[in-house]
Amino acid sequence: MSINSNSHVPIFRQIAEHIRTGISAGIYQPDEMLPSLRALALELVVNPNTIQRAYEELEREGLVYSRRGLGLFVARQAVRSARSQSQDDVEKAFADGIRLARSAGLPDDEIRHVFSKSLARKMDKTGGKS
Amino acid sequence: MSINSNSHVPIFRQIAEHIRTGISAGIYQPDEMLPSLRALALELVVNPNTIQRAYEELEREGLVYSRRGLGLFVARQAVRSARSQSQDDVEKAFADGIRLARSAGLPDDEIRHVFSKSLARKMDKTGGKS
DNA sequence: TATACTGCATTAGTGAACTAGTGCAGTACG
DNA sequence: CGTACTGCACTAGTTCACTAATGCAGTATA
Repeated sequence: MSINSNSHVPIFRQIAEHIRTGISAGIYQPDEMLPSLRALALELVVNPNTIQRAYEELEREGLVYSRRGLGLFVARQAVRSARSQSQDDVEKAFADGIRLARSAGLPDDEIRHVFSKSLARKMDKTGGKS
Repeated sequence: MSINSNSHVPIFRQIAEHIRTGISAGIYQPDEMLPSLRALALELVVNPNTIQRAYEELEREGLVYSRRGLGLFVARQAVRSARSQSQDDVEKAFADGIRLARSAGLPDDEIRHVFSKSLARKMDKTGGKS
């Protein structure tokens, strides 16, 4: 797991997305303990608070639950929640695009076309602004 | 034209998008003079610099051109540029969504489904966070 | 109970984005 | 030339998101 400090995406969000992906992919099993705040902070060379912020986000999404003094664990409904959350995010992104397209007067056909075009080009790492 | 100061979207961007929409819709004709910085600033009760920043964005997009001492005018290729620009923005938004969906492991069929779902619900003003 | 782990709350520093204040430079016109 | 408009450049203040430093509170184990 690598953190890109130069990215415009905040660190805590990168971490959250990484773990979210991991849970979604089944790397972390339900009720399994996640790396502790300090352990992960040490590994990634960031402040424990940054890690906590990432975990907070995941907790709000119902992906993990925390036990004070024990640790953080993967929620049972994590995969379901992860999918649901991802779907919401995706939907939101699409809604944004559609809103833009509509306000520009693009007809639905054109919007569909642009979408298909985007979906077609699979390999596109648009991340990383210096 | 109204400005929402409570929105998380910066004022200059709201203005830019409004004018962009206006040009795209044909409200402003090519070579027609746009409201001066101070005039529009007075009308919207903001600083002229904020207006200028909006115009800068539009100029970068090739929508308007400026003549020092004369004013700001709609570019001839404005409509074309506006469409192109909008299409880029839309494409970017879609790409974001697709990227999210992929990293969550959603299959393409599912992605298409979510998109269609978003496109279906036409009226959705998701703006305005306090 | 002492120790060593866990999450959590409070506060502070830093940097970037946004907006505003002010003055300079170019153009048209009487 | 002087006036009144135009865009533009420079500087400063404000706000907010992000990250970090530090200390408190809960839990297991010897």
